[in-house]
Amino acid sequence: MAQKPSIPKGTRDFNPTEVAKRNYIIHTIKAHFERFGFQPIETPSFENSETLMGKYGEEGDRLIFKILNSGDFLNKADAKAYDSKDSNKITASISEKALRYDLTVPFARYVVQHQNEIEFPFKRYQIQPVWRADRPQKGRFREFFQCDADVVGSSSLWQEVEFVQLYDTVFSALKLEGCSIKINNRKILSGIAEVIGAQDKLIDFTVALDKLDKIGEEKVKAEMLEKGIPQSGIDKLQPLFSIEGDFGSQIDQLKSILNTSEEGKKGIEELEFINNGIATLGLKTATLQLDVTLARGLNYYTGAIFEVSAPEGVAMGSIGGGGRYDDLTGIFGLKDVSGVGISFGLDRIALVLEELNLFPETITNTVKVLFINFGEREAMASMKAIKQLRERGVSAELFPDNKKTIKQFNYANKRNIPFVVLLGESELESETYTLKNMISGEQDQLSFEEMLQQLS
RNA sequence: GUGGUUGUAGCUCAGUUGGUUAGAGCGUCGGUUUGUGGUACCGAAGGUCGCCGGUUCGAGACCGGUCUUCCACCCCA
Repeated sequence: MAQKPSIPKGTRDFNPTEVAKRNYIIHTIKAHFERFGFQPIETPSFENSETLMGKYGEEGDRLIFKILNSGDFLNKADAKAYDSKDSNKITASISEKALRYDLTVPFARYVVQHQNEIEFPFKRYQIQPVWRADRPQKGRFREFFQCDADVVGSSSLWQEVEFVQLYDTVFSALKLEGCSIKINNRKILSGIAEVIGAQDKLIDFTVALDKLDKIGEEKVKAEMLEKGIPQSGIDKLQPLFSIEGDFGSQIDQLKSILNTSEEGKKGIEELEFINNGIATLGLKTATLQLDVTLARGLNYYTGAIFEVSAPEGVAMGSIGGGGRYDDLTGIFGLKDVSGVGISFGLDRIALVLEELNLFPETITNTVKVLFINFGEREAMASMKAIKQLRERGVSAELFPDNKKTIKQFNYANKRNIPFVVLLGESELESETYTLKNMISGEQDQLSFEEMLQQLS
């Protein structure tokens, strides 16, 4: 064999079993999305670069896969940027399209573009692959699926309550019990930044705070100091590092920190509303936890921020995330349309279910019955029976070649085909079918109707 | 993008301080006279040792580059 073919870094092939498992997750998510009233849309795998660039911050721009222009693109490239070998500057002149980086920004574009056809509030779901030029790790790929549900056109906090319910419902349906849905609020983060005099350093402040459980209090403080947050401000944060207790008592502690910030108080109100809703409605298997260090998607989230982590003991990054964005469509020219949404990370959920052995046994689709091939005359008779079985809803197939029986039986075994039919000379004479159960090893000589009954 | 790590048969892995024709298990294929498998016995095939270059009389092993894997940053699902 010559050079073995390969696929790009961070991409994967899926075999039939893997596809079956992924479909199981997708079908579960889809069923519940629809039960919650969301409708599907799909958008192109690539967008105009200007739709995506600048929407995810500097880091995001770096991770967007750019598509090279067709034709003689170098001839049309920015000569100055080309001569100076400035990769960043030349990109815009040689690439006008890019692979989508998530489903939220294309959705915002969709809403603005189709605003006159849409009935608001618009609840849409979207299950499609996205691409990121990231360095792969476990559970991190360059091509992966997101399953998003968003609502635009309503600023009601009932939506947030509903999304927490949706997370809980889907993970419970997948038997993935004990997930924690972490929640925070951008307004609280802004409020804290305001109180410590670091309004203009919100991102730096939250990025540092987000690392608290990873690198510890001292290193977080050091990073904040390094980013220019005054020591006096960091001192005011002290109660935050020791915040603990249940949702309610954490809220109380936040209230004392944020009592001078209007925005912070607003954030607390929102959290309380959501928590009260969930406390009354209840959750099946997940838990809702307040996590003031949670800082995600700050480039557009304005209210609630969600992140879901797998049950304790499973080493996997977040398996879902989301939040409220008051002005996402604003960047495409449509003001005052609030949106909120969540995402399920299909690939990571699949890894977690695999690790915890939570996929149902009966998930793989295989043909129900294989007819052994004994020669031309027998094959023709088999095909007639197979045709009738298929019409009656039974998946059936003929082994295409007249090979030794032992080979044909082996084939049935390897494909986990549960039944085999022997239709040979003697069966043809008596107009019967020998049906063998490959699991129990039992076999009977049956009429067509009897066989059909066994297989239905 | 930064630093580290990994790569030997389809799969899981051996392979001594550089030294003859690179091994095992499992799997695959063939046979044990084409009507009974998963679980018997016999046999066979399959490897440019990720790729390119270098050091050496000699490289799977040492050095450089590159690709890939996984990990830590960064960021994220």
